[in-house]
Amino acid sequence: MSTDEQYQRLLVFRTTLRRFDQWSRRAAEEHGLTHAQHQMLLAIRGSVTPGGPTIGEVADALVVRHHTASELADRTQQLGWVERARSTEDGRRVQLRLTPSGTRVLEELTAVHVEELQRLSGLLDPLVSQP
Amino acid sequence: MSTDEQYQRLLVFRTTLRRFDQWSRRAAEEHGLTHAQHQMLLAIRGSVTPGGPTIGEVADALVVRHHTASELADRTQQLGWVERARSTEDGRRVQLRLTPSGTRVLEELTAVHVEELQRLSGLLDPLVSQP
DNA sequence: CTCTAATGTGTCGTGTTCCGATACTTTTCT
DNA sequence: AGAAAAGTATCGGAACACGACACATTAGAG
Repeated sequence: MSTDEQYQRLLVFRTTLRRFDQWSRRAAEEHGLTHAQHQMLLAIRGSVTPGGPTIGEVADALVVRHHTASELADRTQQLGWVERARSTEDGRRVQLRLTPSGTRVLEELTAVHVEELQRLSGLLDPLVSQP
Repeated sequence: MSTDEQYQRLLVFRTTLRRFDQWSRRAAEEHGLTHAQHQMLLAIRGSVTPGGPTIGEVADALVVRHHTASELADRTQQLGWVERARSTEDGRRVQLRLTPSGTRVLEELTAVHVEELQRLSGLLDPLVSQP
């Protein structure tokens, strides 16, 4: 493959991911959340830790520093999507849980995302499988 | 598949993409560019437009508004990676080209990215192919 | 047991990036 | 020729992530 094609492939791959991301941002905002808030809800819902993930665990999943996750939790909590609970076993830890409305809005967002991801899969498949 | 698993899958998918993105940002910064600047170089190099892509074309590839691309071009140009050239055929258009040093740094970044993307491919493949 | 180090979370100020609104230049169309 | 459209640029503002720092709690060395 020529070098030009290599660059073109890379660009298409990135642009495809960006379009998905942009679509996802819009979907979140149409439901009244920012992208980061949506991702925090998903990080909580997708965690397997009993009682909910800690701030640090969410930070890992979001690939941000812990204090960024803490700030994000502030804003998301203020909107009523999540709640904090200090761990009873380890007083340093703070566990996050979805509120009923948080659970509901994430359900709605997830429904449309599963659909869109099927479409993305079709686009990404030839890009990631080939060199 | 249980709903819990669905959420877990979604989370893993996103986190995988975020980790790649974060890795890529670091790589760019180690070469003295921001993530956005790196992506602009790639958008220019990966374009098939003779004489280089216009501001608008780059904006499309980066999935940002055109004035964002214009601002980004300012900063990237100031660092000497790209150059502007007013189109001779249409005086409204501004075409972007890589400078020699821009070409070189993108080459270096691309080399490590091709490697990393092979690794990502292995992670993404089971995620995008399965429901 | 106590005191220090390590761990987990939170606060503050800063920088980057993106956007909307707006303006300017050039081209197109009638 | 003149109005509308297209392409680019400027300016002010908002979200978010970070580093540096501070605080509380737990773990471990002695």
